[in-house]
Parts: sequence; structure tokens; C-alpha cells
Amino acid sequence: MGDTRSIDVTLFRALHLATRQVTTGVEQQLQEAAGVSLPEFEILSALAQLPDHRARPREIGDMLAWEKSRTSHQVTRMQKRGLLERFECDADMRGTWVVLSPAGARAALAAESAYVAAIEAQLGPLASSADRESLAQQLLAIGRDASPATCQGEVAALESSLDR
Amino acid sequence: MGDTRSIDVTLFRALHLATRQVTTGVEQQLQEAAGVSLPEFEILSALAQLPDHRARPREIGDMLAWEKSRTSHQVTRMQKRGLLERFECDADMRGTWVVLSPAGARAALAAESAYVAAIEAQLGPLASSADRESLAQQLLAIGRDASPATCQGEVAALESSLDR
DNA sequence: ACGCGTTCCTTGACGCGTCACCGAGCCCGG
DNA sequence: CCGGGCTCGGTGACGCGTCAAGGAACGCGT
Repeated sequence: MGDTRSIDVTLFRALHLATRQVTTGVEQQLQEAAGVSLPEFEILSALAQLPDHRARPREIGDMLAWEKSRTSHQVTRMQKRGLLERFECDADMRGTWVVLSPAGARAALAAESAYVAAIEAQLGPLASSADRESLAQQLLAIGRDASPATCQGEVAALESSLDR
Repeated sequence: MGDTRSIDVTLFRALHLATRQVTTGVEQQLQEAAGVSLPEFEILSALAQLPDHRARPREIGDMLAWEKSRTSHQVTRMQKRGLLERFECDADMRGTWVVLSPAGARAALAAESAYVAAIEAQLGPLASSADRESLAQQLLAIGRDASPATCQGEVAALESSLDR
């Protein structure tokens, strides 16, 4: 007996399922290709595309739409792994600089291409690219309309990247 | 300058964004309506729809497509909260029964309607129901095609619930 | 009856993420 | 110059999830 669930519940579950599957695949590939997790890659990538490979925690949080304590914890873990370093900030005595270590820069380089490759391996086999584009648009619409009004900046940025 | 990312990367990010937004909203509503988290609800709901409100950990894992150690940890936490109880299993001395406590049964009841309401509140404002249905189908296709071949059973179950 | 592989479940360590909270430096108004 | 509020960042506790490992019962083949 197929349960009489509303379509929305099915959609909700499908959303989770798809995200979980795709994410797991990407994380595995990223791990074996560059020895880095997805959250690690996000910070690495954010710092790598900065001219001097450094940023304040607050900036990182803004770039990634992360809470500051999340940023702090992640930086601490990556510091232990030797991917990042923390330095005092002369201009603002309560702040710090987060800087890519040499190892971190190397990892960022390796991870960047692995990241794209992994995602394309997961999502590429999907129908036409037109389908993928409209799918992305529908998902962004969900993100925009959802109630907790966090990270609208992210949505806007991604949407603008779609209409060329 | 819109970055020259491939569509797949945008799609990947959109997937995460949408899932995060919707999930956060649902969790909040579930929490304040029934005082229960989403993972807690999943176990509660699975047990509640069993005639005697009990199951072996392995069965729970199968129902939810969870690893057994995940199930074990989650049951332990919920046991501490008084939502569940563990009993020895006479038929198989190495196993246990996981049983809904009275409080758990109450919570399950309250949560079930809150869950559906919360999801509809998040996803309802979306275009037509036809759109939502095709969206769900596309997401399930992603889940089916993705490389780590976990939880294909879940995909199949949800897909069958779509074509009536 | 014995033994050995399998299944059942749990545990501990660890990564990730959130919340509540805190100390310290910054800055602006008086 | 001082005081109060703000921002900066970090910390601890906790929930969630995975992996690797392990103990104990089962059950089947001999």
C-alpha cells in the first residue's frame, strides 16, 4: 500500500536522499584525490582565491555563509592538521589572520580540480544540461522562499551566475 | 564577473542550499511543536507505525536506511531523554528490543502532524503541485544514478509512491 | 559435540555544526 | 577622558554521523 503522503513529504525526502548521495560521492572522491574533506575544501578554496591567501575569520564566515563559531572550530581543526595558520592582527588587536600554510596551498590546488571533476562525475550523467539548469533554478527558488532567511546572499550570487 | 563555473557546480551548491534552508525550517517547527529533532522523529515515527511499538535495532536501520552504529547511538541518546526503552530479547540473546516509552508515544503522535505541517509550510508556497512532482522525480533520478549505491531501496520506495 | 564464520549490537574516537556564553578590544557620545 | 555598547573571536557542551574495532550469541557443517 503506497502511503497517502502528500507530494511535499515525498519531495522533502527526495531532496535529502539526492543531497546525501551526491555529497557522499563527492566527499569520497575529494578525499582520495586530495586528502581533504568538503568543509576543509571550502575554506581552502576561499583563501586560495585571495591574493595573499589570508583573511579574517569574519570574512571567511561571510564568504561561506558560515557562523563564526563554525569557522573558528573548522580553522582550529585545520590548524592542527597543518593546513592553516593563525597570526595576530596588528590593525585590530582582538582579531587574527587565518593564512594558508604551504601544505594548505598545495592541497587547495589539488582539491580545486578534483572538486569540479567529482561533481561532474556525479551530476554529469544527468539528462541534458538544460535540465540541470532548470533544476538548479528551481532549487534556488526553494532556497529563496524558505522561511529561515539565512544566506539569501548565497542564493542571489548563484542565481546571477545562472543568467550569465 | 559571474564565475565560469560549470552548471554542475552551481547545481551542486543549489542542492545544498535548498536542503539546508528547508531542513532548518522543518527542524525548528518540529522542535517547537513537538520538542523533537528530525532524527528523533524518524525513529519515533518508524516505531509508532508498528503494531506493538517495538523493533530490533537492525530492523530500524533497514527501515530508515541507517547504519547500525548510527541507530545504536541515536537510540542511546533517546533512551537518556526517556523517549525509548531497551529490553533484552528472549528469542535472540545477543539482540535487544527498542520500545517506545509512553512519553515517546506521546511525542510521536504530536510530531507526526507537525512534521507534515512543517514540510508543507516550507514547500507549499512553491508553484504548482505538478512542478513539485516533477522536481521530486528529478531528484530521485539523481539519487538513483549517483555512484555510492547506498539506499537504493529508499529511492525505489519513494518513486513507487509517486506513480500512484 | 565442536568449531568457525556470520550476525547482532555496542563502544570509542573523531569530524562536523549549533548554541550559549565569555573576555577583550574598539568606538562613539558625553 | 571615560563609560557603555558593539564587534571580534574563541570555548565548552552537546547532538549528529562515520569508521574501526570488539564481544557475544547463533547456527551450520562435519
